[in-house]
Amino acid sequence: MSEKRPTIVTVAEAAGVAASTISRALKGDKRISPETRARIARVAQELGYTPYASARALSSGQSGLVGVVLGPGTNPFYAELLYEAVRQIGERGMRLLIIHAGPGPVENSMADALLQYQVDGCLISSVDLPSHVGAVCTANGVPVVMVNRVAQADTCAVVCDNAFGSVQLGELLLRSGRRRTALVRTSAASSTARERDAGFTTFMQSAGYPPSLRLDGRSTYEGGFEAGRHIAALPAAERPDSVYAVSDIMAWGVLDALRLAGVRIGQDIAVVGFDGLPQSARPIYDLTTVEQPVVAMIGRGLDLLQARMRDKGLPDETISLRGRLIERGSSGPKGR
Amino acid sequence: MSEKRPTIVTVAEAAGVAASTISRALKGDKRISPETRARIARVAQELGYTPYASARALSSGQSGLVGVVLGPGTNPFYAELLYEAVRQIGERGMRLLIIHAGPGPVENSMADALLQYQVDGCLISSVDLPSHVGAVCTANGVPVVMVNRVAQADTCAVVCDNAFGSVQLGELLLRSGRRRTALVRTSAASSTARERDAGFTTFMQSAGYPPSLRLDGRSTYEGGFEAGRHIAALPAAERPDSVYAVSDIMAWGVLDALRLAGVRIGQDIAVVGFDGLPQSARPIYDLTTVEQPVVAMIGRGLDLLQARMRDKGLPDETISLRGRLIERGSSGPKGR
DNA sequence: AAGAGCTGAGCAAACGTTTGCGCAAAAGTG
DNA sequence: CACTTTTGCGCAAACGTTTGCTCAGCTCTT
Repeated sequence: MSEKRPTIVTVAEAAGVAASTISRALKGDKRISPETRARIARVAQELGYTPYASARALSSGQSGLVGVVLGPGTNPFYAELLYEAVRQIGERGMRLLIIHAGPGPVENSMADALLQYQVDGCLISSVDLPSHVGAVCTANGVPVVMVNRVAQADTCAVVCDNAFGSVQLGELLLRSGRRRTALVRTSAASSTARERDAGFTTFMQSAGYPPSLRLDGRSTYEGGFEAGRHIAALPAAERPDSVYAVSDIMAWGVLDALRLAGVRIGQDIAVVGFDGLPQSARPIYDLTTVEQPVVAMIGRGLDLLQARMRDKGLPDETISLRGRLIERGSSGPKGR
Repeated sequence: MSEKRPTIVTVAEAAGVAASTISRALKGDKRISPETRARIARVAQELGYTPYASARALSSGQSGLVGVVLGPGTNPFYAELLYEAVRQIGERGMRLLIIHAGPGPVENSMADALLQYQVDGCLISSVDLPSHVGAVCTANGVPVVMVNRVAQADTCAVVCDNAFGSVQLGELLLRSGRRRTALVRTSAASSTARERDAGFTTFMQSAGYPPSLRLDGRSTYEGGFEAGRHIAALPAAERPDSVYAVSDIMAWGVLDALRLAGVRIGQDIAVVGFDGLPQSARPIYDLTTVEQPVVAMIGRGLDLLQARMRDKGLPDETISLRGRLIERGSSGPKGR
């Protein structure tokens, strides 16, 4: 059977120093001499010592945990975000505590988790009512960063420049000769969808070709599919020559519905999306889209978070990152 | 500014009892009288008291955390598993600590996380080398349950009966008159894929119609797509009349490749998969598949885990659950 | 050569909860 | 009525780290 797991005093005795010295040496305090530090590192290594996070958290008030609230939807974009967050949080020597994810609303127990585990910071990327969450966090001095969501009252945020991306897509459509554009939007109240909607509409209007059709649906594949069916069913004269779906997942639905109806993508009609999910590169979709800089978004988000862990009272900040236009076959032969 | 967060002694003083009484009352110790318990509950509620998880963990050795190791792939099945795990772990009053997820191998820092945060139990659903992980856990007395993976040396496991599901699919294919079957497998060394492969092959052989073709690829959409292209490129005489892809995600690839090549699904060729992901129900796929009982798998997995948290030294156990055959259009007109 | 500043490390008090043990008072037993 | 059992709760010692002080021995200054 395994011996008792070594604690800091086990190491201290083995190294012939005080526990406090171990603690300081292991976190790089300059007051400890290089020789002592090296010896301690060696002894700790030999003993297989690793600190108890609970003791550390209790004593220092820092848990090393980042709470993550994910959206309720099944949008694979959240999976991207999560995977990247796991990776980067690990790289920064912290761990990730899932507060909520998957279908269903954010529950109240969420607030408990934040408090109980003394989460050092919180990354939120949920659509619905993050206001309450934000309130709980700020009330307890937990820094919050919204990712892919516009800042609520007093929180930081990292967003993709949805308006800019929408303009890029609009320009691409116009350049390839499209003039009658349908906008597939979502009825969900997410800031992301609203900004894409508004950015595109404004641009197209100012260019003289306002969207000729607007369709609302749930922010899912199925929502897009419905919209696509509707478009396919229109008489040829009324049918738009291009579709902007405000998310890749909706664009997939549009594409599949159109194809099932025999509409030729890229020829009869151009389809573009927004998110840049890997699945959009599949030959079957070959979707023109704007790629959200997920790596950078998480990275800057954690930067903001860590800065505020060190120094609370830093002013709120919103970082806007531009996505990359990826032109593929769904918008027709390469423009220009 | 917010007052100091209440601790157990804050509550104790407010209720006029000892801290130990608070502790016991809040976890339902029968030695505390109903009246006292009610009063304490009320006071705690008023003060907005919630215990510090770190203090609790330090004192009791129980963190209330379940570690989850997810597979490296981008298979949406892992997302299903994760969402369900988050839900059920929350329901059982625990929290979920992500040890690893997403692409890339399980790193060594994982073991540290297990120890540092004193994870009470661990749910593993990763393909590659979970052996090391298992070893670390058992060496430190942390119960482990493998989900959707066959038990390694001394761990519990919850699996879907892959052989049975494969037989169900084989019977369906035979019933609808298919005789020349292709098996799209994966070169990955996952037990799941192996069992499905073996189960299907054995059944078809004993029925007198062994698979006429075997294709290996990565366990991804792209792997399936490659296989589908290969099949579509075969001269008509050699082409199989049905395909069993050992996962839904691979089946999607097969379907898309075949469709792009002009092959009519369900008529020229039947395609079936395994996993029962929601996406397989989309009209564009309409995939016949075997649905893994995700809810039950996580549920039974947590049962096993919690039983072993209470009583270590319980013998290892493997639970096999049967999936549900979902017949859809991809396998042709509904069989009798 | 004596005082001041540095360097490197130890002491001990937190941090908030759990839990074994102890001990009154109330209830049951003879 | 004297005794034992039960009920209900308090005491205080852990649990493993961090961190503000303290302090001895140096190295510089003057």
